[in-house]
Amino acid sequence: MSKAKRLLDILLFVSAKKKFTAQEISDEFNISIRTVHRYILDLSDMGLPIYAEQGRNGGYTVLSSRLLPPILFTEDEAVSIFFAFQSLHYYRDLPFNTEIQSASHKLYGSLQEEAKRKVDQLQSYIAFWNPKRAIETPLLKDVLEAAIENKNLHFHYESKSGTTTKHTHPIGVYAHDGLWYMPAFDFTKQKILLFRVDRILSIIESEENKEVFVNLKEWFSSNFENKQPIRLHVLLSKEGVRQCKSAPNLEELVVIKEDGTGYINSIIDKGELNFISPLFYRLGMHAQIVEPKELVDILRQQAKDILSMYPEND
Amino acid sequence: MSKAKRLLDILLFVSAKKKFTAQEISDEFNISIRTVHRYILDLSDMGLPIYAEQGRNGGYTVLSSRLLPPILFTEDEAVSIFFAFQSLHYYRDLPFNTEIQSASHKLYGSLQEEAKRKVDQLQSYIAFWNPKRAIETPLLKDVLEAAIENKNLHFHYESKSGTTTKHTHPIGVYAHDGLWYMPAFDFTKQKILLFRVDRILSIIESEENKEVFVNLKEWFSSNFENKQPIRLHVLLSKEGVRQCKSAPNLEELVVIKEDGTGYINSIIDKGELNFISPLFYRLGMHAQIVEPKELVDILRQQAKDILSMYPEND
DNA sequence: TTAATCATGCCAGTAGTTGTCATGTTTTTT
DNA sequence: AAAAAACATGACAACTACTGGCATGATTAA
Repeated sequence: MSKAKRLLDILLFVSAKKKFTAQEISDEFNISIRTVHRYILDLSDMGLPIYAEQGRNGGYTVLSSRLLPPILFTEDEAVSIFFAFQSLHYYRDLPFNTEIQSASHKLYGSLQEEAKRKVDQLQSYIAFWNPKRAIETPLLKDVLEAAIENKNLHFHYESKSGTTTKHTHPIGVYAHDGLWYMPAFDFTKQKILLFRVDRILSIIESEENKEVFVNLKEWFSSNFENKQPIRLHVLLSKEGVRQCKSAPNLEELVVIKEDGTGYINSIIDKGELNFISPLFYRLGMHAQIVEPKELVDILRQQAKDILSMYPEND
Repeated sequence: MSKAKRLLDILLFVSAKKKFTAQEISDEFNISIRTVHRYILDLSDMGLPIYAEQGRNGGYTVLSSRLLPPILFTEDEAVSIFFAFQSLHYYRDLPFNTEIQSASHKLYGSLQEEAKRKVDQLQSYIAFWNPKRAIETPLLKDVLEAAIENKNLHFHYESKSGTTTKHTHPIGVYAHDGLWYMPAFDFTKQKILLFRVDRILSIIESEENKEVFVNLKEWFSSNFENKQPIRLHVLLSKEGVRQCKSAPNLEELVVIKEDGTGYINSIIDKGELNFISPLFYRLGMHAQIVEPKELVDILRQQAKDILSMYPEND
C-alpha cells in the first residue's frame, strides 16, 4: 500500500482515537515503531495538531476535533459554500459561528486570485436581508443542544404576564424573519407551545427523557392542518390581487380573473383570522370581504377603537 | 520535490489550463514525457475527469471546472457547512443549486457514520422557515449574473398598472422574507428603484456598461439615512412594549420604564409611517400616539374607510 | 532502579519512481 | 502514401525514497 494511503488511514484512525501510543499504531497497521514515529512527524508537518507526552503512560494526543479525509472541491462548489455562509451573516447569534469562521478561512486561503475576486464580488452583489435585530439570543446553542439530545428543558421565560417558569420538551429550533423560535411540549399546559428563544432568560436544568415526541418537520406540517375550518370569501381589485399574492398564507388561494381582478374563496383556519386582518385593513377598498362575518367584525371593532382613541378635534 | 507535491502542482496547472499536451507539462515541470503520462494516469485514478484526444493536434482535456487543492476539514467545520446549506433549503430558487448538491454529496460521503447521524439529526431539529416558498423566481440567476457583470438590464415587469418595460442598471440582489429583490438604477425615472425579481416577466436584453454605480452595501446603508425626519412619540402599555420590541424598525427605539410600560420618542423617516401604521392599528389601546399627527390621520382615515365599507346592519 | 514512552541517528535492504528506448496506434497535414 | 504529432504501454537500469532493525538518549511514573 502506498505511503500516502497509509498516512491517510492513520490520520483518520488517530483523529478518531485522540490519544494513542506508537506501539498501538505499529500493531494496528503492521508497521515498525520506527516508521510510526516517522509518519507522525509527517502528519505533524501536514498541520495535524498533535503533541507527545514523554515517559511512562505517555503517548500522543491529537488536539483538534476529528478530521475528514482531504476533499477536492471545484471552484464553483467552493463559491456555493461561500454563498451559503453569506446567507448566515445576517443572524446575530448562530450555533456554529467559530466553525464557520475557520471553514471560510481554509476555503478562501486555497482559492486562486481570480476566484477570490469572484467571492468578494458575490458578497457585494448579493445579500440575505434580515431586519438586522439587536436582539440577543445567547441561549440558542444550549437550547438547540437540548433539542438534539432529546432532553427536557426547564427555564425562566419572559412572557406577557412577567417572568414565568416553563417545564418543556423541545421539538426543535427554527429561524424566521431574523428571530429564533422553539416549539416545545409544555408539561404544565399539556400541549405544544411556541417559545421565542431570545425570551428564554435562563435555563434552570435539562434532563434526559426517553419519550418520543413529534419532530420538527412533523410539527411544521401538522401546523398546516385546519383546526377550525372557516370559509374566507373576498373580492379583490387588481391591486388587491397583487398584494394578496405576496402574503404568506393567501398567495395560493387567490384566483385571478381575466380582467386582472380576482377573489379568494376557500377554507382557512379560524386561528389565522387575527393574522390576516391587518392585510385586509391595509387593503381597504381593494378587498371586499363577503365571508366570514367574524373577519368583518374584527375590522369594524378595531376601527371603532381607533376612532374612539383619537376623536375628531380638527 | 516529492511526488505528491508535484502531482498537486500539475493538478492545479492542468485544471486551470483545461487543454494541454504531455510535452507542455514536461517542459513546464522539467520531467520526462514518460513520467507525465504516468502522472496523468495517477490523476485520472484520483478521480480527475480527464480525457485524451489521439493524433496530431490531440492532447488532454480536463472536463470539470477548476479544482482547489485538497482541503482538510474538521468534522465540526463540515457540520457547519451543512448547517449553512440547511438555511438555503427554504428558498425555492437559488443561484447555485447544482453546486450545493455536489458539494453536499462530497462532504456527506466522507463523514464517518457517527457524524452522518449528527448531520441527519441537525436537519430534523433545526429549520430556517420561509413563508413564501411557492413563489417562483426563474430569472434569479440571470439577474444576478447581470448585476455581477455590471451590465444594464432591460426587462418586462409586472407592476401595479400592468406589464411595463424597464431600462435599468442592477445594483445587486437580496433576499428578504422569502422573496428576492433587486435594487436597480432606472434610466427612465433617473433614480434607484426596488424591483421584485419574481415580477420580472422576461429579460429583453443586457449590455455592458462602464459607468460605476453604488454597490449593494452602500445602497443598504444609504437607505438607513432619514430622508424626511419626523418625530414619533408613542406611549406604550406593557403589552405594547412587548410587541414593539419585536418590530424590525422600532425595537431599538423603545424605552422601558420601571413598571414595565414604556414609550418611543425619537426621530424616524416619514416614509416609514405607512410601514408601521398596521402595528399601531393592531395595538389599539396598547399604544397611545402623541406625535406625529400624520400617523393618527392615517389610522383614522383607514378606520373610517373600513366602517363605511361594512355598515352596521346587525 | 526499572519499565514504558518519545526522539533521533545510522545503515542496509527493499520498494517505488524516473528517464530512456522501443513499439504501437490514431489523426491530421503535406 | 508518407510524415508528423500526439497518446499508450512495456521493459529495464539508475536513482531515490522508504522501511525495519538496532543503538542511544531523554523523560516520567511506578
